[in-house]
Amino acid sequence: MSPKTQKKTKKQIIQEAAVRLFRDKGYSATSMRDLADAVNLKASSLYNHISSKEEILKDICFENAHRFLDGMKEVESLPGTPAEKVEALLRLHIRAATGDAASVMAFNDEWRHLAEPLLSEFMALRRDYERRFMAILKSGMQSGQIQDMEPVVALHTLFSSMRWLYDWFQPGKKLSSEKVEEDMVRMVMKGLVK
Amino acid sequence: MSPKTQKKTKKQIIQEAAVRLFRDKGYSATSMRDLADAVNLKASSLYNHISSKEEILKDICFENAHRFLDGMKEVESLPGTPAEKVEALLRLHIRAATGDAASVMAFNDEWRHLAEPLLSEFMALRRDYERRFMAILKSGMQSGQIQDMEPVVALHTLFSSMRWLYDWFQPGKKLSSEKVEEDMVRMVMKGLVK
DNA sequence: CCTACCGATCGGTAGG
DNA sequence: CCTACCGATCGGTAGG
Repeated sequence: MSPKTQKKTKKQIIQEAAVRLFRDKGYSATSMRDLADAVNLKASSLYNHISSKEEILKDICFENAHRFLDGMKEVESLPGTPAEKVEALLRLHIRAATGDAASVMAFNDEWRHLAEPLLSEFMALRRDYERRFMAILKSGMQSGQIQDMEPVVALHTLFSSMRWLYDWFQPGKKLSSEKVEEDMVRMVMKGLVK
Repeated sequence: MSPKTQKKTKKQIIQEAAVRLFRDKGYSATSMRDLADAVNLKASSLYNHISSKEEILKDICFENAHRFLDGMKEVESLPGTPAEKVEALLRLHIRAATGDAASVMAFNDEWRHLAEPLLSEFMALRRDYERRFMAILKSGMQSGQIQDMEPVVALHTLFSSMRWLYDWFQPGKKLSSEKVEEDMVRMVMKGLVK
């Protein structure tokens, strides 16, 4: 182990290359040969580090699911109005999308390629997260702080609104992630028109 | 030709089945055998109606690109403030996504599988549309009607916010498309909080 | 519209 | 970590 930086395992290197390929070409269109080329191995050698193509996708999907669920737990335990909680979660989503774009994109767009029983397990985590997010929205509507509308419409519109970040945003290039975060939070919370 | 309904050509039937499969499994994961099964043909027989898998994707992508460009042209020619034009375009996007979900999804998510030179041609149309949409946003910012922010952030957040509709919305099931449209327009234009 | 088939490529294994 | 290879499946063609 290097004193300065944690040494990456070959498995981590493979996962990071996979995540980039999944973003660029999609999970199905990425072959194990593509992945092997990206890490200078032969396809068969990948299997010394990972057990299958699906395992890589599974790891991406579940790591991100737990990242968001951990964030939710923290927000729930904090004091604050529903609108403040929604803003905190919004910032969590934005930071994940700008800071770890490829991974969050694979998590968002490629989970449907999971096979059972992983697919059901993943969808259960997702539903749990959505249910808890919606509970916050509903309580904000009841207290009159959040606009009265279909909670499910608010939830999905909010989630969706960040989905351009990971196939567009290039950190440090022209726009800072701080400026993007501030503009997006303002637009989602206060709207496009004055 | 039937007197009541325009008879669908086999090509149209194939395209509609393809669009549904691309939505459910993605373009890459959809095989010509899958598509053949969906229309009760053998894979080889598809080629009497279409020339390649990519041709189907090309038709979806370019039909939708022109649909949105036609809408843009109409909105540009209409009188109205920038905010009113943005709202009209927003409604165009929402109606396309709820009314023709599978096609709009393929258009939005699968175009990257086009090969050159189609890919560049498609991206040029997309860039033209985005440029014209951004011009409306900018003029609204200059007149003070639209919140001052990075136009590119506003543009992409707005586009993105509708992307859940086509993998979620089921017309007539619980939520009407009219209610969804009203809630979404209000949320995007006026924000989540009161 | 089908049967029969093409070469290429897929994810993955055997064996060293 | 490689070479060699597996059966399955891919998009697509030939020929009728």
